[in-house]
Amino acid sequence: MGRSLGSGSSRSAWEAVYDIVREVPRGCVTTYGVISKRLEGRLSARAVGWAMHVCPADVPWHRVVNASGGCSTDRLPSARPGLQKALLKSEGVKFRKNGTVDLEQCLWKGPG
DNA sequence: CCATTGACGAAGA
DNA sequence: TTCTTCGCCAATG
Repeated sequence: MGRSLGSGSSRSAWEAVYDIVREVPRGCVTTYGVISKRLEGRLSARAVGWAMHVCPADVPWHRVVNASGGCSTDRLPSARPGLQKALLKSEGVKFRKNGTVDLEQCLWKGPG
């Protein structure tokens, strides 16, 4: 199906990123660094973040936070402040007093 | 081809 | 504990 991105060469490596994010269950979150490690270093955390800003609509981008559990999208002018946090809260994700996600509780450790 | 930027991460001061 | 610096990969001008 139409997965044409124009770049042609070996598709976008981000597809692997999207696949991982799509596997994150509701009420859990993951981080850019974790995704990068899942890709065996094929993409750095920075590249993962880059991929996320061009991710399709079927990707639960709100379940991806930074290593500190902070919602990086809050600093995006194109994103609504507090939107990601609201979505995560709606899914049952716990937040700490400082406003960051409780990774100890909600960080998705993968299928295994 | 070179310089800059970006939804990051870890280490050092 | 907070702020700064470097490294990382990909995209854009």
